[in-house]
Amino acid sequence: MPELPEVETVKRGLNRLAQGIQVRDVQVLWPAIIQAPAGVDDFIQRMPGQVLEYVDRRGKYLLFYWTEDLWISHLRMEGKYLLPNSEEPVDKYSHVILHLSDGRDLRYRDVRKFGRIKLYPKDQADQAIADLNLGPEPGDLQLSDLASAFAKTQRVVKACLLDQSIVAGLGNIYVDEVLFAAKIHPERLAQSLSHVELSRLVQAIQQIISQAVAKGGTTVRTYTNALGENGHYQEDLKVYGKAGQACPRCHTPIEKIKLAQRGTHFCPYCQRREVND
DNA sequence: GATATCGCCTGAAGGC
DNA sequence: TGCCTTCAGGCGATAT
Repeated sequence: MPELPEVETVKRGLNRLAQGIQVRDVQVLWPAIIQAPAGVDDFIQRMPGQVLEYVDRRGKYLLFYWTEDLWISHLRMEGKYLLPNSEEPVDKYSHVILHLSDGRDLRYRDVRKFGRIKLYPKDQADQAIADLNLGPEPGDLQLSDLASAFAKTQRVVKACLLDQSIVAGLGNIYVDEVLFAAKIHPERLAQSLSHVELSRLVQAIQQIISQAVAKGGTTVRTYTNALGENGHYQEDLKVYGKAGQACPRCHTPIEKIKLAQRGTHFCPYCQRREVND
């Protein structure tokens, strides 16, 4: 499932493969992918003729800067962008198709139809991005950001790290990995973390996200980047998807519980319920 | 206002 | 083999 490192990899692939593409016409095969403020008809009318200037990223969102408009695109679970030749058959999972002037298509493909694309006129871009209400990127995260957010909530630390308004870009896989690296139990109340634990947490977030970006993200289930290539960070996962296997630090079996409505993996020995400085 | 839960979706996997 | 149920999960909407 695309989290920050996977979305960053998609962004880089699109900038390499799709910068300068011009839209000829548009097909929307599953209207729910296109979300307000633009309706589907408006979307189909506005896109022809537009040229893709570049693609940026904020948290898990892709930002497509077209000549006139901005797309804010979220891949959710399994969304991906592909650039096949227009003659290639369209499979049943391709829901938004831009026919391009160079004979290719830009296709949004999403088995589960969870992803969303929003279109805004460029003069509304800054406000639209601000309205996403995202916290700092991991690379910009300060200990004080977490300390102040955690101090005013009764939630457990796992739920807080999944909250995109506290830190942008983490999803279920990386939150489990980060908490393992920082030796923090996912059910700890966020406000109970010590200064030392917060410091380890910030360090773990930054280190793991930057390593995962360097490896092109994590491929579990069906994620591939815009080139259809796999990421390689799954080889470095320590706890996610490892229930019952030995902890790489202490060999205690990794446990799996349900927390914040997510499958949650942790080592019950390394990640204690009490403060661990 | 803060927090928890539901619904969206479909394919894979497991049980019978 | 075939049918049914459960699971995976990000986020907006809705409920508490």
